[in-house]
Amino acid sequence: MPKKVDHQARRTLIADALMRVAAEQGLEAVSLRHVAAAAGVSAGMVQHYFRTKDEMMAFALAVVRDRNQVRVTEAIGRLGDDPPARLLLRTMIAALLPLDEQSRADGRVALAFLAYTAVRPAAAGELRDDTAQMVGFLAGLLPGPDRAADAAGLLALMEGLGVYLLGGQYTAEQALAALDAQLDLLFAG
Amino acid sequence: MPKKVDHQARRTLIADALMRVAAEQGLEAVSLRHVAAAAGVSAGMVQHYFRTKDEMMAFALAVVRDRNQVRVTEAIGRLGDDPPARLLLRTMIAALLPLDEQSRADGRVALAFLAYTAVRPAAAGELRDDTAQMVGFLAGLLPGPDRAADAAGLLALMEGLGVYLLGGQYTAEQALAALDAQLDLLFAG
DNA sequence: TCCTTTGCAATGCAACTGCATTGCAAAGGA
DNA sequence: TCCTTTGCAATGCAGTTGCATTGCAAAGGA
Repeated sequence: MPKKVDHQARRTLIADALMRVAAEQGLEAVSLRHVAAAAGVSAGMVQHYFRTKDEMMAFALAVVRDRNQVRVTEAIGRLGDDPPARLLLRTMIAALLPLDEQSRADGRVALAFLAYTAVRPAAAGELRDDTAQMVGFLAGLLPGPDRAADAAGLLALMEGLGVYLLGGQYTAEQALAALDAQLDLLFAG
Repeated sequence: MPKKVDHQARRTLIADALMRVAAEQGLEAVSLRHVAAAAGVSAGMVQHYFRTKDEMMAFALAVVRDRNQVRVTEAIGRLGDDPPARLLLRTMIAALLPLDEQSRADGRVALAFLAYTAVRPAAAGELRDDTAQMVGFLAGLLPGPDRAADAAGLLALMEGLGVYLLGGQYTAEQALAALDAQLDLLFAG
């Protein structure tokens, strides 16, 4: 077995380049040659690691999901043991909002993929799972009689805040104020 | 002055075709020839009415905004005079959710434009105005001490519900349940 | 040592892109 | 009647796209 190369590493290297291109110029600017140039490799190498463009896109989508997963996990980890429910909720949701430049870039890519999957339902399955899982988790932390609907609403609020943050409609302060107001409402009883 | 033709009508005809293409295959499938074919006209004619593709995109974006504006106005119009605030809010927001097939198609286009403008900040100005106007209007209808933040949150919730409806994460029933639960919270006091 | 497997670069190709250009028919005004 | 303006179709062009193909160097196992 010749020339051992870390396949996974190469693929993530390329996917990172893809995300840089997509964050700056949108998914429609993502082409084999463009991504290759951004990654500083040859177009042939991209083809070597992804047989088709769709395969590359799917991999990049998985990376986006992964990053969000990591963000949430780390944010929770930074809290001590047994944090109060409200703080835990705020931390998780804030971790998913595009508040700094890095998460804004990721958010732009995620938004592009949302539009992308809205037209290719085949690729949307995993996003659906993520959402359902989050709703379930949030519901477990909420008080009140209407946990399921409240949790679905809270997650939708997060998504909307993210969209408006990316679009420049809301500032970070506005978004966080809206989040806190929402938590005030949910924990009022 | 020869051959009188309704310019505006031709342009909306073409923009409608563009939206059909974008709703089915995404904005990246929108090309002069593709749109022309969908409109049943020649590519030359599209060029005649839109000097550049960007001009055509801008026009289509304006059509999307317009349709939403009309939806809200009509929904409000269907209510009698002086409807209670909560009903008015629910009606307005529900009118903006992609609940039937037509508004789903429009929603897919709108979502594509959100991603599009997130990368081309120049084209996002009007969207920003729309949002600000909506927040102001919603705030005027809400009770409670935190109207601005509550209104921003409510609008974000609407946007997020829209995104999840398009992505198949939420059913229409779930989305409406979340909306009603939110209104329950806001009008609890 | 040979030889197979792998990693990668280069090239080619047909299809497509946005846009400029050209040509022409029809509709009026002069 | 002529002639200018307009609406539109057709063609051409340079650039880009995804992908297939080809060639070759390096790395090990036999």
